[in-house]
Formats: sequence, C-alpha cells, structure tokens
Amino acid sequence: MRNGKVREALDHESRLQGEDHQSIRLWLRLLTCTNMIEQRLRARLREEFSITLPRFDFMAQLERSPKGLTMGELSRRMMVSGGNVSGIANQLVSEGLINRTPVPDNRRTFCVKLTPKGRRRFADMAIAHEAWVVEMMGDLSPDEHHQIMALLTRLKAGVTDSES
Amino acid sequence: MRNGKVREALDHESRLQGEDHQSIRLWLRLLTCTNMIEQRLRARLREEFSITLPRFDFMAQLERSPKGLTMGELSRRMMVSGGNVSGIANQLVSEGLINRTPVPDNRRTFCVKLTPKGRRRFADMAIAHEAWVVEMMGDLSPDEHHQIMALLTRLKAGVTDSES
DNA sequence: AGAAAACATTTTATGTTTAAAATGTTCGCC
DNA sequence: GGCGAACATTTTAAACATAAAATGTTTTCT
Repeated sequence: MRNGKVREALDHESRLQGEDHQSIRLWLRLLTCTNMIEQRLRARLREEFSITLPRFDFMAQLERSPKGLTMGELSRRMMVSGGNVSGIANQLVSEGLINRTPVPDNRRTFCVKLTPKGRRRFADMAIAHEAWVVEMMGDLSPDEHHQIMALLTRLKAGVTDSES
Repeated sequence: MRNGKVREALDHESRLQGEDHQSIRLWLRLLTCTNMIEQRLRARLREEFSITLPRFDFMAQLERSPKGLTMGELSRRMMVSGGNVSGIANQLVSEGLINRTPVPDNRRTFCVKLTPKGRRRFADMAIAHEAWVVEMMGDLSPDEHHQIMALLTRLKAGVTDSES
C-alpha cells in the first residue's frame, strides 16, 4: 500500500508531519464539530422540551415520511441498531406520540406513524431546534454553506465507496 | 380547522425552501458523515482488535501526551463526563494497558499513563486505524482536505461563540 | 490553627447503545 | 403441504454515558 507505514512505525515524530496524518486531523476535527453541536442540541432539548435527542430524531424521521416507516427502515435511516429503535418506539408509544399499525400483507413488520398529538408536539420542537441549528451555523456565509455541503457530499460518497 | 392545518402545512413547505433549512441540511449531512465513519471504525476495531472505540480514544489521548494526564484532563479532552473516564480507566488498568500513579504534590490527582504493553498494543492499532481513516478520506484531494479543514475551523469557532 | 470553599476523583443510580441471541413470520423449493 | 433459509423485530447482556452524591485533598480566609 504505502511505504509510509514502515517509516511511520519507526519514526513517530515524522508521522505528525506526514500527509496521512492530515486525514486523522480532519477526522478528529469533524468529530469535534459534530459532538459539540450534538451536545448543545441534546442539552437544549432536555431543558426546554424534556425530550432526548434520539427521541426527537425518531420523530423527525417520521415527520419526513408521513406515510409511516417500518422499524427496520427507521433503524437504517437513523443509523442506530434495531434494538435501539425498538426501545425508543416503546417510550413514544406509551406517551401517545406515535402508533404502530400492523401491515396487512406482512405480519412481521409494523408501520410506525406520528399521532396527531405527536405531530403537534414535534412541530413546536422543530421550530426551536431549527433556530438553534441556524444560530450555531450562523457564522458561515451562504457561500461557505454551499462549499462545505459539497465537500461533505464528496466525503460521504468516498466513505460509502470504501466499504467493500 | 382544516384551513389552519393547511396553512401550517404550506408554511412548513415554504420554510423548507428557505435559507434556514440549509442549515438543517448541512447539520444532518455533517451528522451522517460522522456517524458513518464512526460506525465503520467501531466495527473494525472490534473485529480486528476486540476493543471498543471509547477505549481506543482513551489510549490515543494518552499516546499524544507521553507524560501522562489526569482524569479531569482526559475527561475534558474526550468531551465525556468524569464518571465515564473513571469506568473506562478501570477496565484498561485491569487489562494492564494503563497505570495510575499518584502525583507527589497533589494527592487528589492521579497521573494516568500507557504501560509499555499498552504502548505496544496501541501502536499496532493506530497504524490500522490511520489506514482506515486515510482510506475513507481517500477521495478527497489535498486541496479539498485543506478547504474542508478550514471550513470546519470556522464552523467550530461559530459554534463556540454561540454559547452564551 | 481551624473552618469553609474549591477541587479531583470515584461511586451510585438511571438511562442509552450495541451486538448477539431469541422469537415469530415469510418465502422458495422440493 | 412442509422444510429450511431469509427476514423483521424484540429481548438480553455488557459496555458506555450522564448527573448527582460521596469521599478525600488542597487552598483560602480569618
């Protein structure tokens, strides 16, 4: 692959200057930004709406798919494990924010939807949530927005490709 | 009643086109990229080294600070709660990968360091980890690397500022 | 010196997340 | 029809995460 590997193992200092290391730094920066924003949103959702971020994300997915989604599809879109959505769904059902209706021709799957109450509740939260995100992104110009979006699109494609 | 709902729905639609919505889309894209990479790394670390990502991150912090770190400093750098690093440290100690030595002039604090075994173990993992990250970032040119890094730096600064 | 405030860490209780096993369902194939 | 593989979901066990209380240490103030 790269003859850098051998040299890196021998000389750790020089690795810090190397080109590979740039990828690590970029990854760490990406992680830091995401974590910062995520933690801020998590805290605010708890303070102002007494809801957790996973539950909010769950409802957001449903809002974007008014026809409802299966548990598996939710798991895939939220990029969390199946057991996880199962637990979140139970809580939201018990609060009356979503419902699970059986699908006629496939009894393995449920169709999960927001209830009217859930839709109302989500609408309130979504407005605040959006404002928080806009505030955090506020320093970026529309042009920068566009640039970073384009670059992340390229990154995402590259990551997807690299899974083999 | 129906009128109100229709208008709400329309307002929501138009909001989706607005500039604010771009911020949400950017945030979701950022989250998706980070999650994809994180999950890939988590899975590979488990498959190839039977280690979890938090434990790897813990060791990575120590490797970058050969003189050792206090628990509080680790907590800050890893952006997790104090109780959390305490638990991870216990496991790594029991595996003989790190040690906690008391600090002479302050008996409240421990100095946590990698053991020689821990350093060896981490070195192996780090090479593989770096290769995975480089592979995932591989599609980005050096120039794109630089651009996205600069933009994330701006984003990070903006997020930090927006905390009041 | 002695009390109180600040500090660093661990413990405890609660909740989240994951991987993997278990449960129940559908589909293909003979 | 019935067997077995594939599928969708839930359950379970272990790791992880947080907040808050508890413990022990240092510093500050009088």
